[in-house]
Amino acid sequence: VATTRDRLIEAATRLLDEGGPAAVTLREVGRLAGVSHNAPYKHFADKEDLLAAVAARELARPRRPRAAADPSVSGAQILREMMHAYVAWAIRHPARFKLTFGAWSAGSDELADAAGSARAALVAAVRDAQASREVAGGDPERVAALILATAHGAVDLALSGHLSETGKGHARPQDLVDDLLTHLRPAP
Amino acid sequence: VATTRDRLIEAATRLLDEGGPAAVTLREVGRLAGVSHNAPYKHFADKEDLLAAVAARELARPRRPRAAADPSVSGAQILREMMHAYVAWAIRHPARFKLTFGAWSAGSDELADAAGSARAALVAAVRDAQASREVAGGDPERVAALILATAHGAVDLALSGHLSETGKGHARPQDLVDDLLTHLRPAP
DNA sequence: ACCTGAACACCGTTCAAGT
DNA sequence: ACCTGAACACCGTTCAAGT
Repeated sequence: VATTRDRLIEAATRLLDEGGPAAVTLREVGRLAGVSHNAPYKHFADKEDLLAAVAARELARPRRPRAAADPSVSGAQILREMMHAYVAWAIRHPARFKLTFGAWSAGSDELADAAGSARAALVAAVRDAQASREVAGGDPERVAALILATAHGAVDLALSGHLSETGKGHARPQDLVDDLLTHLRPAP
Repeated sequence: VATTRDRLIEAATRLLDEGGPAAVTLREVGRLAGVSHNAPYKHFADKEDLLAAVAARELARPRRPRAAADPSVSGAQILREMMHAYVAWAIRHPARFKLTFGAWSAGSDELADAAGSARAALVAAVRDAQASREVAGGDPERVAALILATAHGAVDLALSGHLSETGKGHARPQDLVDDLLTHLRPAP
């Protein structure tokens, strides 16, 4: 049984996917959830608070790399799968991606917590890949930030059409992530 | 003598800087430019077209690395200065940065041209740095895309607070750019 | 060619009132 | 505690009209 609050978040997410942030009107959110156009104010402070809940739910969504439990898969491969999953999610749901990494005037705790645990999982994967000498040394948090920045930037440039779509410079975001991981291999 | 069109763009840029995209209302733009609230429609198709003009002017703004004309400065240093200038611009004008790389439903030619020449300058710098063996080989357009993606992503994560602000993982976007350039150095 | 004032539809938000 | 309907202020856009 979905609570009204959940239905409001689902409706907002659907409108966001279909028409971007501008299409998320409280009137339409209410209509999709089967309530009046200002019932949302009983569950969220305002529209921004509703969108923050949508973003938090996206960040908290478990992104489990399929190979994580398989001991025959190397740390670097798990790291690579994590970043490819991140890229695939962003390309598949560009509006959610833009929303999640938009500017939040009031940083909700829910959102900060979700972001923190996602970052911790990435740092752990980097540490594993360094332990098996597949990724060069250095502060794992710093290396994780570099990898995340590259994946994030590649997706954002691709979504806004600032990555060359054709010619020999053509590269998908996944390709750029792989390029970086190659350059991160330690010197033999 | 500034034309009305220029004054409208300037007013929109100022409002964008002060209060984000939501603060750019055609009524306030007109008031700042000294015209009525719908005079902009004689110069731009609609609000999105006005914002596209703002974005195009930002992209076309010359970003001249100070050292570009100095023959004693290496190609890699020019490349590094270009990316640091990009990061500094984005941090200084976050709203313009977000707007410029937002989703453009109708890709204006003006915007596409400006983006193209900016990319060409970056590729040329990469080529120079490769020629002096300061950056590893490979398709220069692809390497340029990797560098741009990292700088762009680092800035976007920093602006949205998704880069750890404290602790040993702390890194400014400029630091991540430098980290990448270090990893890009060719094996001796 | 460029601009103005009135008007329309739409949206976020508030408020008084209902169960 | 949760919801509704009316109302308000604001905004993008259009239109008829002015110079």
